[in-house]
Amino acid sequence: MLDIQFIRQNADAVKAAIRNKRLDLDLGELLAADKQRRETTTLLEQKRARKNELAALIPKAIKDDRPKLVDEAKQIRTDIEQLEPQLAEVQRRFQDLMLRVPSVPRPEVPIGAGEGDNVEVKRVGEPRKFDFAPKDHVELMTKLGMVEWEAPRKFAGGRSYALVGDGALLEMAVLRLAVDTLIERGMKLVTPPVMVRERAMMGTGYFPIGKDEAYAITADDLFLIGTSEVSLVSMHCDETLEADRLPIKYAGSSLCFRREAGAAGKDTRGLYRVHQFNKIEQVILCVPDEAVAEKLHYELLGNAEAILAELEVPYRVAIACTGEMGLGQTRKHEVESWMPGRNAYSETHSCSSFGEFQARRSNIRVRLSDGALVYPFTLNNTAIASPRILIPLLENHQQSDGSITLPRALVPYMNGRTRLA
RNA sequence: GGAGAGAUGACCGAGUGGUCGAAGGUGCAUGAUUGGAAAUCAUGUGUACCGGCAACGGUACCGAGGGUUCGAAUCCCUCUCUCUCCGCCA
Repeated sequence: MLDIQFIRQNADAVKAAIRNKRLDLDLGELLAADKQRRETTTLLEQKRARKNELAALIPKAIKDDRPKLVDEAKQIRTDIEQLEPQLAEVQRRFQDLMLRVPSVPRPEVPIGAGEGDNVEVKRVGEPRKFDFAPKDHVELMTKLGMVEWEAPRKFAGGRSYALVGDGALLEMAVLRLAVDTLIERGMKLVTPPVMVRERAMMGTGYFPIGKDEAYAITADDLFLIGTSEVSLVSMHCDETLEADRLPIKYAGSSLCFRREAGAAGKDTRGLYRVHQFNKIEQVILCVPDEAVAEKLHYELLGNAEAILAELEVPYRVAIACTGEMGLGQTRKHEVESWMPGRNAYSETHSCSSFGEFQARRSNIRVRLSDGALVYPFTLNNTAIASPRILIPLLENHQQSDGSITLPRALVPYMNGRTRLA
């Protein structure tokens, strides 16, 4: 959420953000609602002021004057009772629109519609040249007995899978490697709730737009998170943090759930796009200082890159264009790992800055040392998302016989084994 | 799932219809005192929104939402959360 004052004063920039992020929102409607909201508020508050005045007068008034005053107070109350629903209605409309206003992308973000308009900023490692026909992860894993497809799809539906044997072990190893890397880099490990209230989804910007992307537990009005960022940011909702506590750096470990509502029929083969996955997520809350946030953004990116380096996976980093950004993001870098089976770099990490967007929505504030009360900035980045990460891991390290050579960093986590066969 | 207790400002805690945005204490800030500190004394110390260049003014907020009343922290209803006990359970 943005500051309404900022929106009023920078309407053109916000309109551009709406257009560039390819959102459907009429800012004029919001500004009109804002105007109406303020006018009604002023009117209502004048009535209330008179009401309070009368309420103070009545007990002091002499008997003869009372009926007159009480009559006026009754009339005022009728007026108030008429205005209140009006205000509530315009307030609701205003709030609903406010929740749909995107944050403004930073100047360096390229304007564009889709993936093709993302701009590569760096490339690390060389895609391996195979002297045999490389297999994709589906073939490799199936052959090595690392995954079950059929039974899960029978009893759990499309996009279901079960990692088994070395597949499951490898997932745990990779997750644990990521966790240890982040702990070493000063982040606090958290395993947060995966079922959350609507307010957490609203607070982090995943609702109301995107509500159809989340699984709902209707009996208890809860939702399954699509990323632990939702829980980790919400961990501080309604809090006022002391500035010296910042930055807060979390490594969240959780299952994540996504309906993939808009992606029906897309990437149905294999483990690329699934409804349920494990993710180690990095989240930072910091003081609202662009320079500080800038540094932390690249720190998060660096952490992800360090993990990919340990996994010995070639990757590239691209800055996402406006059309690929989420509602609240002010900047997003995508890390794309080389996947021989797709013969392409594909997204495995997403590093985002939000400015105060999430903090405002989640009602998280910071008390600065000079006493000022402000909204902190939030940032996040994937550390590892599995099973997706298994795709480049297995495909890049495969041998001609279909076995897998494990990167060194993974060996201790795999009980000393150096290859899967 | 059953039974009970509770939710007040940074914290503790008083307050059962008007003088309560809220006693008192603690904390914190500033000043006085002091060689300096402690102690003491004095003053101040919530947030949001609306209006205003500002000073300032107004409104709302005592878990949340609704109701009664000229007037609600206080009375009524609903909900949420926390704690205790019982049951069930990884």
